[in-house]
Amino acid sequence: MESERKLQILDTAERLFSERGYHATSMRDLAAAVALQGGSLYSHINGKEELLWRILERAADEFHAAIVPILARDASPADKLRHAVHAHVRVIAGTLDAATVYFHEWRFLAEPRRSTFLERRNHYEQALRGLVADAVASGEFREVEPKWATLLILSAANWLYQWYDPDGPLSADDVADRFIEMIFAGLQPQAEQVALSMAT
Amino acid sequence: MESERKLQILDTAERLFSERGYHATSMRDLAAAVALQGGSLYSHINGKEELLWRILERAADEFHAAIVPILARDASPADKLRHAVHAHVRVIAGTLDAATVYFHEWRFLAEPRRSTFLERRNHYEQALRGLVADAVASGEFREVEPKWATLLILSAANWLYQWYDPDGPLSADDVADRFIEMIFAGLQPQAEQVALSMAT
DNA sequence: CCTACCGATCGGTAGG
DNA sequence: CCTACCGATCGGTAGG
Repeated sequence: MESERKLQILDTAERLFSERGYHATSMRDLAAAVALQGGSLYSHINGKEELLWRILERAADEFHAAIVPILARDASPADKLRHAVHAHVRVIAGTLDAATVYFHEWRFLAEPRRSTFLERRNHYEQALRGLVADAVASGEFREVEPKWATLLILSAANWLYQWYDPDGPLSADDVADRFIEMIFAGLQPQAEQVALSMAT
Repeated sequence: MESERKLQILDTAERLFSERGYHATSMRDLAAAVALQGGSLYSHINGKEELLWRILERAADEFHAAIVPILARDASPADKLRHAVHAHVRVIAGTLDAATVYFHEWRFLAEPRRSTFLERRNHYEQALRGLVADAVASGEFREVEPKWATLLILSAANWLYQWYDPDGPLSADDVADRFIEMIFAGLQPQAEQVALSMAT
């Protein structure tokens, strides 16, 4: 059971950690932002690092939940990958504060949480790499190294948190479309590139 | 005139800011790492934020110095871009601590330094975008939007600081080769893709 | 949920 | 470059 107050504190901490960074945000900054006295926070939470941990868990849950149904679909590997990358970008753009903390502030977790976080993130990336490897095996992609192709895709997608403006002209899907079009074009088998070019 | 001691302090701060973050590094951590007492730092430097500023200036200088001679070369836009991206990746991989601070910690600059930093970084990115636009204009690239193609390239390259291991099997140039090959393949005009495919 | 407090530590300075 | 110190602030707790 998560009380409303607890969620408000978590959401506010997420925003402050994203804007100012974990260490640059004091518990009194946070308390003031939810109209409490400093000490009163501790009747709702156990400590600062627990806040960070819960924010990171929540973000990891979002990424995971976004791609699981796609992995289970009955579709070609490249199609699944396309949808998974779309979903990944949508999570980043849709939860910018959480994504910023996710990519920026996890370093400040103490062990063993830090290791747990990294294992989970690694597991997620392996799922995407599996799709890339399958797309190569099925002939949808040319013979690229799945490791580097996956890293290219994730690098481009993850950098979003540094520049994406939800109030800008492009939706998250628009951005994802552009990136995926350019990256996937570079991964097509040569024959398919010709076929695509002739078809349009 | 930069004294040896000053440089040692700057280098050490760069490493600590990279490893722990700006706010999580105390001036006494830094002093201990250069075998001084806390207060003694201030006979060499003026304050903590000035350290951050000088580290960021140094990093910006490296990026700038790496591409200026390439921009001035007599070569095609796509060739210049290829070399510029290589140089960019080499700077990141060769100065990982500085790059981490450059991409991570600049947010903690106070104004007006923060704005100065962002203007300078923007100016650098415009230079690369110019090369992409020229490559489209010359027909070396297909009709992509220079803004998004440049962002794709920089996103992939900049993410390096998150994962690159200098002790790993791949040199910075190896990594750059792989990324550039995949990205550039997606930017070729269709006719050229066929030609490339036939030539090999 | 507040008041009042804890010891520790922060960046920085004075004086030598 | 050190010692000794400054006021401010840190995360967290006790008692109500």
